[in-house]
Amino acid sequence: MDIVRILQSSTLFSGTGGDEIPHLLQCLEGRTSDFPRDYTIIDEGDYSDEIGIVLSGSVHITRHDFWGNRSLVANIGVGESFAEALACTARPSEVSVITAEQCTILFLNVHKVITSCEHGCTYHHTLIENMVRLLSQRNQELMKKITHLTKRSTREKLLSYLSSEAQRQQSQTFTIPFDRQQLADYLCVERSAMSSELSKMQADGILDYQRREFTLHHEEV
Amino acid sequence: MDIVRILQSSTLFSGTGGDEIPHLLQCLEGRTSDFPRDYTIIDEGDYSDEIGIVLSGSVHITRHDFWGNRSLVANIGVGESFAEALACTARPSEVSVITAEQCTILFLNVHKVITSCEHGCTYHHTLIENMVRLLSQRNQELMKKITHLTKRSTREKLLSYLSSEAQRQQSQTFTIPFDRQQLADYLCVERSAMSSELSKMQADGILDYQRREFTLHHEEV
DNA sequence: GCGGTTATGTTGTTTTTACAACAAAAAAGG
DNA sequence: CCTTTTTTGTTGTAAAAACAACATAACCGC
Repeated sequence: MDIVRILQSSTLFSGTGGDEIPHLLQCLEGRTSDFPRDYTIIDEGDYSDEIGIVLSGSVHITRHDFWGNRSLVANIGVGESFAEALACTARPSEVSVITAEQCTILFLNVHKVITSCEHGCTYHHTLIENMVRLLSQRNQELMKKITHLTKRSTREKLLSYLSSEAQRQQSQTFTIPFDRQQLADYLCVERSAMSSELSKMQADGILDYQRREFTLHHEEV
Repeated sequence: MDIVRILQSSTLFSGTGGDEIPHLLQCLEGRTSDFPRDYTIIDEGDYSDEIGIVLSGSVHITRHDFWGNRSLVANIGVGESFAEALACTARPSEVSVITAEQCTILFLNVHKVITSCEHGCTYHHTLIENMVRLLSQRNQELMKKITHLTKRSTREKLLSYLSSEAQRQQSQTFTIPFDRQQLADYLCVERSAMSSELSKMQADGILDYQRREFTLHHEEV
């Protein structure tokens, strides 16, 4: 695992020199941990002042309500980060962070990112600007998620999500990071109704799929 | 209108001295504009590198899809800001910003906020930290909005929204910033179904309401 | 106050979704 | 390879939401 390469492709460290990264990690009190599958890294109500960056594996951001209704807010893959907003606000977490598979996570002290450091790291100001961009991007992603949720029917939600995923992966054929139950939790619909809607959509020639691999045809609305 | 007092209570300027604000405004290329009701300040697809702060009135953040389905993402009141993420990402806007009533808006150049300035403004670093906090807060608000949307039934969505509003306004009795159609657009449900659900909830003794004024009773789930 | 306009509430019908139960297919683990 | 477990798909029924149409109430300009 090439940590430096992963970090250079991350939003937070973009524009920093590869040489500088080990020094920055030290300055930001970086530490890595390994977690097994289905491990709760952050629970609802927890406090944290560390941001997490996924070095291997992937994690899910989830919520649970009184009646055990689970909802999946987001999927975070390699090179992506989580808990930025949590670490910056000193408020209890609204969500849980749970590993979707075996993971290696890098934790960084957010306060060290935000405040200028006394060691005069060259790239410190770059980090702060990146932090602003990172939060802005996360913001727009949440907005996009809201776009899917505001769709009134299961079919529209599926099309909204799948077409945004096709766009993100720059291909009509793409793989989603969710199984059916997780996809239903993500779109806030009922799994079996969604399954049946998917097969109708396939019958209508809108798309093809096989497990996690989907192909959108051009007729989509 | 006491601009300095409004700004001091805003997240972006918190911790800055009142004396310094006029100087900062100049440094950030601040400009104010007045808008009539129902005026589109930012349209979907627009670019902007200015953040807006509401000095009087209020604005709505909205989206429209192909079939004219309107959805209301948020309401922004006096002292609150909008377009932070838009201004920070150089990407086209996912949403529109439309005045809900007659408004005065202060616009600030985001790049001047983020990059250190050559005039050596004392509070410049405070501003950058505030910007990070502001984006984090906006983030958590979007998360809260998602919480409402993930509720499966109209009744649950109403309770989720109304109880969060009661908490925010620190009172069992409170006024919402939406009329019925806007509330339906905000919660992504159908207006008349929502109206009828509200009257059922009133019959069940869960709440009382009269137009925009609601009272939640303690039995709420 | 009066007519026009908009906002809100009500009701019945159609459509969609949630739920439950189960069948089939795939994956996991010896 | 075979068994067990998990995932996915299917179907019928009950519940809920969307829709449409209308009644009533509040608001606005004159």
